[in-house]
Amino acid sequence: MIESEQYKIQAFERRLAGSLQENCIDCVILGYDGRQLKVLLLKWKYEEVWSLPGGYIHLSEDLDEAAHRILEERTGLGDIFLKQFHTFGSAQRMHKNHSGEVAALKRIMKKIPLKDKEWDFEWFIKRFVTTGYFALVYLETTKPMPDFFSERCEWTALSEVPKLLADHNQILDTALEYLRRQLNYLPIGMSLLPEKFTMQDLQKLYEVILGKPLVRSNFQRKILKLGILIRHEKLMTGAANKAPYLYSFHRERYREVVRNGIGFSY
Amino acid sequence: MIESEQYKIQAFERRLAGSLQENCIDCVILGYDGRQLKVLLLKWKYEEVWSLPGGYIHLSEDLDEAAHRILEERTGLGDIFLKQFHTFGSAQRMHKNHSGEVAALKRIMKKIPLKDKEWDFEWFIKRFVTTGYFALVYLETTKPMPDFFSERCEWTALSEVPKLLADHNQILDTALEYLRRQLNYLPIGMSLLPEKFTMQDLQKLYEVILGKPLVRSNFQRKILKLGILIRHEKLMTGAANKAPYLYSFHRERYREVVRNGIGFSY
DNA sequence: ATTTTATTGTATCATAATGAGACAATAAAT
DNA sequence: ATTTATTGTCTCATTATGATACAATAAAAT
Repeated sequence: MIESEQYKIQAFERRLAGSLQENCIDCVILGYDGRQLKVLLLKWKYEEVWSLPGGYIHLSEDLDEAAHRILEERTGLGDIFLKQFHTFGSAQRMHKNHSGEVAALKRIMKKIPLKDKEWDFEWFIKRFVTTGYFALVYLETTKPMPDFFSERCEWTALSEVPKLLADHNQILDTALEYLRRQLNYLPIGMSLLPEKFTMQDLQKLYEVILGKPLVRSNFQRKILKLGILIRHEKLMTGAANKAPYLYSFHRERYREVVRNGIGFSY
Repeated sequence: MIESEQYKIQAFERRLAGSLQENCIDCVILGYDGRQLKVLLLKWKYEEVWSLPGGYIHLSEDLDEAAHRILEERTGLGDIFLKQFHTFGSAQRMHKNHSGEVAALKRIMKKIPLKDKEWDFEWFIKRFVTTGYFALVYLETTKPMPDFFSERCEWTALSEVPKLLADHNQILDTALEYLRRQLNYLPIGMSLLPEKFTMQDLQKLYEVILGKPLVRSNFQRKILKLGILIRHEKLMTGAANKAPYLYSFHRERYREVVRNGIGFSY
C-alpha cells in the first residue's frame, strides 16, 4: 500500500473513532478545453456512484486550507484560484430520495477493508454541512488522479453530467450560477486559458460561460480598452485568412481591473 | 422561569449530552435609523463580552431554517430578507489571541445554573465552523429581545462597535464588504426604509452603504428611470423650502429590476 | 499569377448612460 | 414682499454600448 493511501485511511479511521467534526468540503473544479466547460467528477469504486471531489476538514485546519489540500489531493495542482461560494446544509442532504444511493454506499464499504475496525455507516451518512468551493483550471496542465475511494476521475462536459451523489448536482448548479454572477469580478481568463491565446479564444470562453454570443468587434474593443492584454506575434494557423495576434495577460493589471468589475451582462 | 428560557436550556442540554453538531450560525443584522447603519449586538450576562447573535443548528434543521429561527429568537421578526454570505472556519477561531475572553466565558458559565449537569467547557469553546447570514431590517419596527444568555441587545453604530467575541469583528467586516459588493443586486431600500420615504432618504441610504456622496440630480434621474417608485403626496416638513414628494416602492418591480442589477459603483 | 475565401483589426454611427452643473419652483422664515 | 434652503427637472459634454461596415491578409483555388 502506497504511503498516501495509508495517510488517507488513517484520516478516515480518526474520524470513525469518534471525531466530532461534521463539516466537509466539496469542490466544483471547472476546466476549459477551448470549446466547453468541464467539471471534474469522481467515480467511486465498485458501484456506479459519481460525486464531486470532496473531503473532510482536519481538526487543526482552516476551511480554506482544507479546500486547497483536497483540491491538491485530487488534481495535483497547488497554487490555484479557489473560492468559497456557498454552504449547503439541508438536513436531508443524504437521506431524502436517495435510498438507492445509500444501499450502494453500504455495498462499497463492505468491500473496502478497514483493518480491525467496522465502518460506522450511520456516521458516514449522517448529516454534514458542506461548504462548496470552486476552482477554475486550465485543462491541458491538469492531471487528475483518483484517490483511495475512487476508481477514476473524469472531466465531464456540463451537458453530460450524470446523476451525482446526494445533492451534488445542486451544488454544481449553484457553482455555475455563482460563476456567471461573479464573472465580471473574476480573472477567469487567467485560469482557463493557456499562456498565449487569440482574441477569439478569449471571446469563446466568455460566450461559453455566459451562454450567449457576443458581437466580435465590440468584445474586442472592450477587452482592449481594459488594458489587460499584451500583444505578441501573429499566430499562423494555416487557415486561408488573416492571422490573428496572440495575446497574454498583463496579470497584475487584470487582477486590478477585475477588482472593480468589468461589465458583461448576461 | 418562563417557558422560552426553559426551551433554550433544554436545547443547550441536548447539545451538552453529546450531540455531534459542530456548525453554528452568526447573524449580522443591520438596521438603518435614517442616518447610519447599526448592527445588532448582544451583551452576555455578568461579563463585558459582546457578540453577534448566533446559535446552533438543530439536527433536523436546514441551514436557512436555522438562520431564520435564530433571527426570530433575537429580533422577534419573522418574514425577513436573510442571506448567507460566507462560512468561517479558522481552526483557531476561539482560542487564538483570546485568552481573556476564554476566562470570561468560564466565569459566565460558573454563574449560570444548569440543573445537575456540568458545563462542558471544552465543548463550548471547541472549534466551530460558523456560517454568516446577514439581514437588513427597518429599525423602528424591530424590537430586539435578549435571550437567556444575554443581558441585553443593542443597536450599535458601526463606528462604535467594540471588540467582539472571537472573530465576530471579522465576520461583521465581511458582511459589510459583501453588502457593498451586492448592493446592486439587493432590494435594500425595501428592507431599510419605512413604507413612505423621500428621495433624499433613499439617496442617504445608498450614500451610507457606499461610503461616498452621490450627485443628487443624477441619483434621482437614475432611480426614477428604473420605474420602481410610486409617487405619493408631498411631505410638508415645516422647513423653509420646497416640499419633497413621498415615495413608496413598487415592490414587485423593485425585486425584478434588482435581479439584473442596478449599476452603482463604489 | 490572379482570384477567391474566411477571418481579423479597426472605424463609423446612432443610441444610451453618466458626471457635472444650471435653474425655476416652492414652503416657510424674515 | 423678500430671503432661504431644498426640490424637480433640464442641459450639455463625455463615455459606453450595439450594430454594422470595410480594408487588410494568409492561404487555398483557379
